[in-house]
Parts: sequence; structure tokens; C-alpha cells
Amino acid sequence: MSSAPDDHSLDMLIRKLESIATLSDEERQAIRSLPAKTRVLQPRQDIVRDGDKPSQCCLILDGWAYRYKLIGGGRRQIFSFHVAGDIPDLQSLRLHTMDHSLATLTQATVAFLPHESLRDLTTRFPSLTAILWRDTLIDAAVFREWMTGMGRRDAFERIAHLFCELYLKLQAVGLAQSYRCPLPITQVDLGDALGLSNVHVNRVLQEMRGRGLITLHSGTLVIEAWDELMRACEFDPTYLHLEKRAAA
Amino acid sequence: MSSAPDDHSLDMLIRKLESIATLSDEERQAIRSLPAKTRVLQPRQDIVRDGDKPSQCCLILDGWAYRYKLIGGGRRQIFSFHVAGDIPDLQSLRLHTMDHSLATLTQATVAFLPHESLRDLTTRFPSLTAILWRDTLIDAAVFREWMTGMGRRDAFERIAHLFCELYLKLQAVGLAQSYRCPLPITQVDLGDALGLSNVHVNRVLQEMRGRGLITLHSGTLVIEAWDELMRACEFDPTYLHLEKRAAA
DNA sequence: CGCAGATTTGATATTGTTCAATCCTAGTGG
DNA sequence: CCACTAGGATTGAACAATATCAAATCTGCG
Repeated sequence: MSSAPDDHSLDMLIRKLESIATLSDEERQAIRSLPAKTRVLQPRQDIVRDGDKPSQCCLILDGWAYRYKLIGGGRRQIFSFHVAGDIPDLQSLRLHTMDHSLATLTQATVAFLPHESLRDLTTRFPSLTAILWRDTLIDAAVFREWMTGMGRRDAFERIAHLFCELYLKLQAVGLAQSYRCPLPITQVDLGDALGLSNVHVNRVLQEMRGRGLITLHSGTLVIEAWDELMRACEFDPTYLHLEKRAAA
Repeated sequence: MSSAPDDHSLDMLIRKLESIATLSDEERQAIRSLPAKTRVLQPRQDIVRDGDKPSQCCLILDGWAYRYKLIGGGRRQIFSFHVAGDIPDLQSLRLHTMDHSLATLTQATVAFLPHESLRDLTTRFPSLTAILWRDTLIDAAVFREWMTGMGRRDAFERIAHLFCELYLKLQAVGLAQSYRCPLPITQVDLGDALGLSNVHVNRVLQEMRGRGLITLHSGTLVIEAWDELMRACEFDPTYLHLEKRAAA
């Protein structure tokens, strides 16, 4: 359950941070020395809940997680999807009350990082503070892009845009290549993420398949026509602020 | 154009930060000593544009600003509205390329804070880094709430929710009281912020007036029935993370 | 084989959009 | 003091995108 000093679970975090910034050896070492309690969680299990006041952050080591909020009438809004290397609740380091929930999507391995250790890390390495801050700012940039989708893009564009985004995010940390990536997200989830009904998501996916843009089954997405898909939703990856810009 | 050492334009920033955190005398003093070039801008004037790489941040001293992004087909998404004390483009300190634009809504007085000075400030005062980080995290929390609105709330709830939010934000920095606040936002702007057409915004506003919930004219919003308005949109101010929680 | 969860389909209902006027109001110049 | 103007607000009618509901159908798995 506790990480041995020589396992490399924190390398996922390093890889992620290196996709959005540059790390020095010293910084890498400092991250590796973070204490982390590792745990395997079942699918669809809450990690932190709306209203909680957590004293640790959750680093995803394997599998997928998502953030969401429930409102009246059984409605749900999903804010983000997360994969290995992400710390989806990093904001809890500075916002003490959760205003939404975090849960696993698939079975997942996660590491818990005590706030205390993270605060200590930021005290000793202001340059790491800057990088973690940057990470949360990119998080916000992605929110803005989703807002643009829900406010001003139609269903087709929204879904296409999300696919482009997820592919690049996965590719940036080595979890995707050749326009193929895991996508263990149900159509209901997609709807709740994009402000659509599952029925409509289904119909749009069929259209995307019919136009030869994507293949999607058994949890694998293949983007068959990247350029056309990108053009169809006016995708511009600037907002991901990736250090090593991925293929366009 | 340059601020004299004894004018108090930076007090707006102090007041804002004190609405979300606690400042020490030393920190207040450090903020006051920031160099700031003050300028008066006309309404509807861009301050920073999508794609820019700014070397300064913009502090609003008076008037309103908003952040937005233009996409194809003349569509526009507004992400936020800002008032005195806000630094709407604080994220540019860590994200070097703007992925959206910032503009004045009304005539506005703004102060430009060089990135260099802000970085220097954060180096000397890690506790201020924490507070500025927190501010950007609250920004993101508001985005999440707007996402929830656009994804899962109907037009009435969205508008009501925005009114509750703006009132509390203004009240927190002393710009509103007695359920009355300035609201120099056109119906077109409201639509572009909430993912609605101006026509529909207009109709919903009429309904809100008809139900005796609000009064809105000549740029002034009066919330006539706070409790009912809040209930109608399930407003919960937690996400604003205000230090001194406002009246509920 | 037989669920349980996920996807797909069809029919119908709604919410909100679009387009095109018209009205209103504060500010302007005479 | 008033006609004039421009931006904003309001209205009506037709339309479109998407939701809802309910019933199959499919798929991986024990």
C-alpha cells in the first residue's frame, strides 16, 4: 500500500509535468521523494466528494478518473476526464472545501499525496510551485474550451473537439499514438460532459462513423481522419499549452 | 499615467484579495509597492487578444471588463465578467500565450502590472503566491459553475444563477449592497456568456420581472426576492470560496 | 445461457434559435 | 427645446436542434 522508495509511481507525475514544463534533475528528485500511499480503486468509486475538506491530493497512476457535480433533478455535469499523471484535485491544496466530486471511471490505481508534503515541496521548490500552478491554469483553460463548446458549438463540434483534445492529452504523456487511444467513456458520460442527452450523443457518433471520421468501440477510439475532424470542429490545440506541441 | 507612490490604486487589489484570503501588513505593503501604469480605456476596447504573449497583467481599478473568445461563424463565448480588484489575465503569468481575449465592457480604469514585478513579488512572498494561485483557482471554480449551467441548467436557472453570483462577488468587494448592484451588461452579452440567444435572454428576463424576482434597467440590477431567486436556481455560494461568507 | 450495462432506434415533445421588424431611450446637434 | 440617431430592448412567427420516453438490441462475462 505504501510506495517503496525504489518504485517509480511518481514518474507518471514527472512525465505529465514534463509535458507542460521543463524539470531540473533536482526537481525530479524532489518529486520522487514525495511520500505516496498507493491504492487500487474499483470503477465508479468516489475519491473525494463535493463538500469534503481533503488533506491530501490524488495522483492517478493508472486508469481513468473524472470530476463531476450533481445538481437537482438527477442532473450531472462532468468537468473533466483524467489519466495517469494527472492530479485532478490539485486545487484542494488552496481551496479547502471541494465544490465538486472526483471519482474513478475505470478501475484505477491512485497515489495519495498529503497536502503537507506538497506544501513542503512548494516551499522548498518555488519553481515547482510555478509548474503546479501552471497545471491548474491549463485545467482552467480546458474548462474555458468546454464552456465555448457548450455555449456556442453544436453537438457534432463538441464531440469532435473533445476527441481531439483527449487524443492530444493522452499522446502528450505517451498513452496514445497513431491516432488511436483508449476511451473508456460511456455515451451517458459523454452527454453529461458535453451537455447533451445520451440519445443525441449516440446519433452524432453514428454520423461521425458514417462520415469515416472515427471508429469507436470496446473502449478504443481511432481517429480515422484527423485533419478533417480537426477542421470540422475548428480545433486549435493552443489552449492545452503543451510544451512539446503534438502533431497537428 | 504612472501611479504616484501615495495614490491607492492598488488598494482595490488588496480589498479583492482580502475577500478570498487574509493578508499580513507586510504583504499589503508589498502589494502597494508594485509599480503600476494606470490608464483609462474606452468601452469595448480589447486589452489583450487571443494569441498575444503579454508581459504584464491588467488590474481593473474601475469599470467592468470581460473575457471572451471568438470562434467561426461570428460566434462568441464570454467566460467571465470582472470588476475593480480583479486581475482577469493573471493566468498570463504562467501561460505565456493567451487562448482568449480580454476587453473592457464599460469605460474602465486599469493598471498594468509588469510580469517581472509580479514574479518578483511571488519570489519574495511565497504566501502571496499562494493567494494569487488561490485566486486563479476560484476563477476556475466559477468556470465549472458556468459549465454546469450551460450543460445542465435551463435558461431561467442560468440567468438567475449568474445574477446571484455577480451580486455576491460585487458585495464581497463593497460594490453592492441591499440586493442592488450595477450590471452594465447587454442582453447580447448575457446570451454570449450563458450560451443563449439575445432574444431568449430577453424573454426570460421578462419572466423574472413578471414573477417579481428582479428589477433591471439602466444598468442596475435589483434582486427583489433573493431567497426565491436563489432557490429557483439552486444557488450555493460555496464555489466562490469567499473568506467572509456573504449574506445568504 | 442469461444477466446487466451499454448502445441503438423510433416517435414525439420542447426548448431555444433565427429572422425581421418595431420600439424605446439616452445622447447629439441645431 | 426638439428632431435625429444609434444601440439596445422587445415582439412575432416560423423553424431547428436537441430532449424525452419507451422499447429493443447488443456485448462482454460469469
